[in-house]
Order: sequence, then C-alpha cells, then structure tokens
Amino acid sequence: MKNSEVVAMLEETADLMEIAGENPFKARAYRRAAEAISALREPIEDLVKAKKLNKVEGIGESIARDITEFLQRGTTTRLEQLRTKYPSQLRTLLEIQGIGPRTVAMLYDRLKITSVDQLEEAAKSGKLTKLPGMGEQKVKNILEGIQLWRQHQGRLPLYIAIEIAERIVNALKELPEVEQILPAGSLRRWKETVGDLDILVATRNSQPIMDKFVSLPEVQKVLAHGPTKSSVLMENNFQVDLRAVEPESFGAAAQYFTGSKAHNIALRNLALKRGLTVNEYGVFREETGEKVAGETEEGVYEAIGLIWIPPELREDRGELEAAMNGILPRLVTVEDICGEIHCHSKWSDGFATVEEMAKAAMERGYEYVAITDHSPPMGWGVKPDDYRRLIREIRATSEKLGFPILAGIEVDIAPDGSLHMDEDILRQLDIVIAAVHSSMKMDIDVMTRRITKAMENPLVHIISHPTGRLINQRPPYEVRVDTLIDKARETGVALEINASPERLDLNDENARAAKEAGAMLSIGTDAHRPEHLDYVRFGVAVARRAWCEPKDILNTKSYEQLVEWLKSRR
DNA sequence: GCCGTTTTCGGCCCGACTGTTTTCAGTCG
Repeated sequence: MKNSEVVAMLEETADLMEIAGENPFKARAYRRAAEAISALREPIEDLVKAKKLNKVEGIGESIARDITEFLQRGTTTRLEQLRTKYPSQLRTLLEIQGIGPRTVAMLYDRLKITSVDQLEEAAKSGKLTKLPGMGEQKVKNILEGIQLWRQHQGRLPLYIAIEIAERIVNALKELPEVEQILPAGSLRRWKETVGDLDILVATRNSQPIMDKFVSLPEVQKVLAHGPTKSSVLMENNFQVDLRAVEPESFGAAAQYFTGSKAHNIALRNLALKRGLTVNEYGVFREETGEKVAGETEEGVYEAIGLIWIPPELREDRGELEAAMNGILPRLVTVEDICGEIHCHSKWSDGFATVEEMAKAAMERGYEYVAITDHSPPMGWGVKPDDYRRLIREIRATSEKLGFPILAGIEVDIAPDGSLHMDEDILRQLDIVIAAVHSSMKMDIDVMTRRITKAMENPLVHIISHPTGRLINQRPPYEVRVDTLIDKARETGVALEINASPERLDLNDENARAAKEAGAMLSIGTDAHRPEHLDYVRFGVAVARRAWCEPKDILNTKSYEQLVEWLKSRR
C-alpha cells in the first residue's frame, strides 16, 4: 500500500465530513493528517509496524486506528459510514469554483444531484433558484464555474507564470499610486508550478490600481473587484489576485500572501503562544491590540522571535524551528554559481556553436563552461569519430578565447547500465554526465540497477535528470530515488538538479533528501541555446527549496577546485 | 479529531468578497 493511497483515504474522509456538516475541526484534523503522511519519506507500513504512527504530529489515536484498518482492509468503517450518507462522487462538485461543502450537501439533499452534468441540467432548467440562498446571479456563476471546470488547465509551470507576473507588474508599476509591488504566493516561493498568482501592492489609493488591473487587455473575466482585493482570470483560466495594503502593512502582507498556507498557520500558532496575533496588517499584542510590526517582513519575523526566513523555505518543513534557533542555512544563490556544466552545441541537438556557448558563459561572468553533447543512440548524438573532432574543437576554442571550456558528454545509459560511447573517448573527456533517455518503462528495480550500475563506473561524474520527469507532461520513470542517493554518497557521483524549466529534476524534495544524505548535487541548465544559460535561476531555486548551501553544489567550485574534483573520480 | 511552557477541556488562523440576505452564510485563499 502506497502512502499516497492513505493520503487519498484521509482526504476523502475530510471532504465527506465537511459535506456531512460534521465539526469542521474534525475534517481539518484529517486534512492535516493527510499532509503529514504525504510529507513522510518512509513507507507508512513501517511506522505502523514500529507502532510509531501516533508519534507523527497531527495523527492521534483515532486517525492512527483508521490508518491501521485501512492498511488491513483497504477501507475504513468511518469512510463506509460517510459514503452511505453522501456518495463520494459528490467530491467532484467541490472542484467547481464557488461551490463548497454546504452547497454540495444541499444540492444532494434537495435535488439528489451527484454529478456536474446533473448540476448543469438543474441550473439550466431553473430548479436551482428554488433552493434557499440561490438567486439568479449564483446560478449564473455556477454555470460559468462548470464551463471553467470543463476546460480547466491545472497549474502553470513556474517559468510561464513568471512571464505573466512580470507583464502585470510592469503594467501596474507605471501608476503613481503604486508605492511597492511584489508578486507573492507560490511564485515567490519558486514552486515548480503555480496554481494562481498573488500580486501585492503598497498604496494609499488603491482604486485606480484595482481599476487598471481588472481592465488589463489579457483579462478574460473579473471574479472580484473590491478596494483591497480583486481577482481576474487571464488566458488559460489562470487566476491572478491583486491585493492592496497601506505601506505600513506591506511587510505583514508580503509575509501573509507569500505563504505557504502551512507555514502561515504554523507561524500564527507560534505567535499565539507568545501572546501575539498575526494578520496581513501586522503583528499585534493580544492583550492591548498594540501593533508591534508590519512595515517590513524582517520585522514581522523578528517580532515573533525569528530571523527572516527566505520564501523558498516557507513550507513548514522545519524552517520555523531552524529560524527560532538562528540556524537557517546560507542558501546558494545564482551569484555562487561559477560555471555552466551541462549544455549542448550544434554538434548534437543544440543551436549554437561551441564558441557561441562559451561566449555566452563569459558574458554571464562564469569562470568556465562544459560542453556536454549527446552520444548515440540518440538520433542527434555525436558518433565516436566526430566526438574526437569535437574534443579538438573545444580545446582550440578554449585556447582562442582564453576561457576554460571543459570537454564533456551527456552519454546515454543503455538499459543494461552500460554507456553508449567508446571508453577511450570517455577517458579523454574532462567531465562525463550520464543519463537515461530511452526505455523508460522498466521495472523499478531494473531501472534502479541500470542507473546505479552507471554510477559505479569510475568514468561517470554526474547523473543528469535522474527521474526523467517533464512537468505537466510526463511523470518520472519508476526508480528508487533513495537508492540513487545512497549510491551517490557511496561513489561520490553527483546528482543533477536539471534547471531546464520543464524538467527541474531532481525536484526540491528529492534534492533535499540528497543534500541531507550528504550527496553532491550539480546545477546544469541543459542549455540548447545561449540564452538558456539563464535557466540557472530555476535550478538555483530548486536547490534553495532543498535547503542547499554553496558547498552542496558542485558548480559553485572554482575552475581549479572543479578540475581537482573531476580528476579525483578517476 | 488533535493538542498542551496557561489548558486533559476547550480551543482550533483569519479576513475579504459575493450574493443573498434585513444582519449573514458560504466560499476562498
């Protein structure tokens, strides 16, 4: 039984409890338990066997009993009872904007509506307006919500959301009323996908800003238009919220709207223990109502006895405890990166010459670049004889430019774990990156062995995009990441954080596990054009979300240190 | 249902917006 199945059970229980109108705090307890389980790194069955289940914060006697029963029977008595009152397919209705658990329950109790189709039918036939609290406008909103639900696109990849955010920020900051403007939310935390965008402005006169915002040309629909908050849908139904606050509250609002939700709840609870309440306007003493912070984010954290926490860490994954003890990591930055160590040239599937890629690295202030073109059997892979010529070109270009260019390769790992390139060539190369590009539907153990075998090869320095996922396009192949991490620590092979924005592979959680295990990580952009070198910011973001410091990242090393490290593998 | 450096009972994050309400419930983030 996978942990994710337990999470699904807990979430279904929580949803049905809310629909059934049970004590909302009970439902929240189930939701918190679901979050706790999904953050677990070990199989939940191990915890049950060790009788450590209720050691997990948020899981008490009762939920522990549910989980144990679920592992034995595949369901729980509680869930079965809830399902007799309200069928589980009602949960789909909760996905429609504007419909919550109270409405779902009423729709079912009064009209036996269980599906989106039935809801649409009832809305169109006028049955809904006969229900309490249902007016014409609400029915209209429900119909629109259904339409949106049908064409729902899900979360946008970070790099696309960033472009949208930058466009909006640039348009709004022209207004003289805007004193400060900041995209907050999961975008500011550099989460790999963004569900919606929260933009914050500091102003003393919000109306002109709100009016301009809701009438931006890209806006498809206005969901809300008030003096402190407006919400719109952009193309692809991407929701953008704009919030306005007074400058005195900007820090508190930035903190609040950056989230994550879990971080904020934990922060508020911590504040309450110290007699303080926190909201988006500031930090206040509970007794007197006196405001003690709010203008800056640093001040908000300081008032609660914490040092400022970088947004990338705000996921309630231990950052509050660390900040309380003043031991937050000194997170790696783009400026710490000394060179690009994964990119391609025209020799394989890139679009620029070796020289153009090297110049792009020089322009970015790097100390070095590694050209790592593909091997066969990739269709565009460089054949062994050509690779010898490529190495000569790299050496000559490096000399001509007076700039260190490492000769490298991104060599394909065959299904049996061998490498698709002649060994004498691999020996001549300064840096060897190995990666899986084919036969991705293997058994998990075979795939794990395939990659660990490549790691055992002393010619290999780095494993690129270790899980093969493409965000919103392709799930990771089945592989035991924990085993790869163990092998990385054992062999000294680095695991890559591939910074290509569609990959971000390793992801933040796996990268953090690797960091904590003491494995080396590298950040490579996998650039196929000079401008792709700028993807480094996405790779650094993953590393920061993984709590990485400069020492954890291979290419924060100087050229000399890197060469020494590469040679030590041989 | 969970939890405890005030508590084993009584709290649980909290404010804005909308649409329906004559003062508030539901939803959302």
